[in-house]
Amino acid sequence: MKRNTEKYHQILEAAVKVFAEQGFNHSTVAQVAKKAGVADGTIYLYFKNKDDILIQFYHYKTRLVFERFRQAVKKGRTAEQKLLNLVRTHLAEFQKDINMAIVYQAEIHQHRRLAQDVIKEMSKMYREIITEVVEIGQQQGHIRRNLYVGLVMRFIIGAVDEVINAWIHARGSYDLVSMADPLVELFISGIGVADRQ
Amino acid sequence: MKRNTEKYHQILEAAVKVFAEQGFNHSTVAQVAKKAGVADGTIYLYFKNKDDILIQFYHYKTRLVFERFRQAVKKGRTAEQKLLNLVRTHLAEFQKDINMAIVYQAEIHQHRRLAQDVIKEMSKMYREIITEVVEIGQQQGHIRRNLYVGLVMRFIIGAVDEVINAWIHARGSYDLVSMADPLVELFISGIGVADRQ
Amino acid sequence: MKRNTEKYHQILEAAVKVFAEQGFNHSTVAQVAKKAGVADGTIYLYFKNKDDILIQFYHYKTRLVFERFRQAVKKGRTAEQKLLNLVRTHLAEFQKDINMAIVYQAEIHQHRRLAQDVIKEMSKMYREIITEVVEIGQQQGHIRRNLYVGLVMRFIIGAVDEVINAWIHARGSYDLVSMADPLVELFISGIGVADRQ
Amino acid sequence: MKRNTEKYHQILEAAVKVFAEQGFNHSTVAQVAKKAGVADGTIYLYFKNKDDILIQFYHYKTRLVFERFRQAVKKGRTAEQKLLNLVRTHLAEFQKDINMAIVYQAEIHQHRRLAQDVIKEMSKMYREIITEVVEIGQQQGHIRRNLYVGLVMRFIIGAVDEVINAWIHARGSYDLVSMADPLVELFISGIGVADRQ
DNA sequence: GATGAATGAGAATTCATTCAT
DNA sequence: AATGAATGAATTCTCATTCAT
Repeated sequence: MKRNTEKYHQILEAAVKVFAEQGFNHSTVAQVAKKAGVADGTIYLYFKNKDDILIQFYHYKTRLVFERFRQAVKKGRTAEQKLLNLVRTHLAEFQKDINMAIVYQAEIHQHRRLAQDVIKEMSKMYREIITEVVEIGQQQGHIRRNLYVGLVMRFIIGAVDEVINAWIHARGSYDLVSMADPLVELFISGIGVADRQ
Repeated sequence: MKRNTEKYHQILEAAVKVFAEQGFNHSTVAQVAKKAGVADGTIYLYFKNKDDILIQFYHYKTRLVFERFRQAVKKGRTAEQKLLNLVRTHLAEFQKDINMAIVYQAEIHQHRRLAQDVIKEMSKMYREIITEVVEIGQQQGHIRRNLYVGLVMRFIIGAVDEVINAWIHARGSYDLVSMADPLVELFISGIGVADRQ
Repeated sequence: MKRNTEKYHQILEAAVKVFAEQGFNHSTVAQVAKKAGVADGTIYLYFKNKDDILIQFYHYKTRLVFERFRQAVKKGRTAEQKLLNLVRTHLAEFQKDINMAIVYQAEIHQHRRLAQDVIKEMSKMYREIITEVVEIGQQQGHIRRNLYVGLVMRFIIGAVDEVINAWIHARGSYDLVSMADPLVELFISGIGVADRQ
Repeated sequence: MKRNTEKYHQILEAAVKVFAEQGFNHSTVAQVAKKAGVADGTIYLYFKNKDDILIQFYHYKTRLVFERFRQAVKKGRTAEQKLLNLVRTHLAEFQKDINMAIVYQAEIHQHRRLAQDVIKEMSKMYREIITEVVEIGQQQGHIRRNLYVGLVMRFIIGAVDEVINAWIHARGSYDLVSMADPLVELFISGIGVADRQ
């Protein structure tokens, strides 16, 4: 079960393409093998089973992406800048590779065990970042104090996910990253008028 | 292909339970039949095939739920009340039957064609409602004018969906509807301080 | 198991159409019932099972047709006229109803037990007729004496059947009966020159 | 979909036996697999589906047999000798393997598409050969000039087929090839007396 | 390590037949 | 007699996984 070899990544990339095209359930190991240019049996030298391909992909991608998220947040100074960097990076990472986006958003969610993991990990990381952003914002006087961070996190993840989903269903026909700024603006100001109270 | 008979609903209900427990892909028609107390073949008197069960469920539930959404919105006077009624009803409908919630949120999305439909229909209905709410709110002076309704819609749907997902993954262990008010408060005011600019 | 009622014949006719269109094996009892305008279950009041429909059709048709063959033969005076009448009638009967022809020629033959019967009955009747024709012809001095009637019978049945098959496969696009005279001419004179020896 | 491997022929042979015994429709893929000594799934490595087994068999056998027919005809000098060689070879080939004969004569004909093909190919080949035989015979002065080759072909194919069918239904209990000479004699001289005109 | 032929468990679906109404 | 909903046995076909080479 060698990982991080060339063939391992070759299979992973092929798998993402195949899964994105046909959906995980309708993809066969043979199709992945063919796309990767290896024999069917070879898959099993690198992955425990078909599910494991999705799981590996998820962990690999998550690690990669989350690290970038953290760095993006670090670069922001104010809470708003941090949040903006986070959302921009999130959208940019998914815009980079629509197949990856499809598999991440759609295919992984059908996978019971994996979906749990995704939500947990995504939540965990987002919670960390959002917690930090909110705290800093509160210290800097830009973020309200009476917030339930758990809900804020859902609120942000949910909106970002949905924006990505809409973009996927539009087959990536517009610039996803350009949604970041207006979206963050909504997160911060809401849809109400500022002096509404 | 008789619909709206007693047996039709009997099978539909059994299917939702089975799909919620095991996931659509890991459920067999035989299991649904058994749970419904009918013979395997009987399923095919009411549904074209296994997929059709999910499709029928989706259309049936969507029609039902959307009508309730519309009525809830109608009852609100101000934009905020309308929005609140929408979100409360949405969460309440899903809280009522966690199996339905699971199938609706998770299983349907793995179905390529159906997922498209869900997103389209959900978007269409939400767009109608949100457009109305936003317009009324703008007339009443409670909602900002510089908003892109398409994005607002994603923002709201996304957040609500994610809140439901989180509740599902917590196995319905808390009161979902109680999330409605703080969520709407976030939609309207955002996380920023009101006089931030 | 009432036979010779109106509904019995109604079902038989519907069955022949359905079997001719789709083949016996790919036809369903439900299709026959629908075409006959009766309920599925009704079929079983008149026929033991699906096979029995084919069997009944065969016996019914055979009785009918063979009687006509015999009469046609009776009307001929010389052996040649008798043979001509037989072949003309045979081709005419099948030309009358191509669906019947299809079922008789193609569908019945796939039915092991029935095929046996068909061949036996057809042989028996043809043998009777051909024997008669040959004997009369020999008495009249028009038919050779050194003939093996069994083979002559095969020779004639085979050729007639094949001519019908060709016509069926051409979708009845030409006049089948016009084949009778040249065919009988071949039976009598063969393809060789008369004084060849 | 490897063809011409050992296993391919192994399955084909098993299939012919099973189909001959039980008929194509009443045979199951599992039975064929068992008889061939392979797993059910293995069938599908060599054949697209159950139908394809029959189709492959037909094409394989037809190619083989037709080649032999052509060679047999080539060896004859006079038209009569050519015809005799053709019929002898035809009967001999089918006598060699009664299972093959059964499947070829009976099972293939129930298969709509295949039946069409069989008749077309058989006709085409027979037409070629018979056309040649008739032309040569006419040049040599042994075959009449006023013949419609299409009908002569049907006449011969039909008779030969029927002779084979009768033999099959008699379970191969007599020598089929011995029918060739009297049959050809009938083709050439007919049943009439030579000086009848 | 790599292959890919072979496996066989598993599932969807069909449809002849029954039988309560 | 007629109906047609319900049955469930039967069968095809798929495909993840294994293992001899």
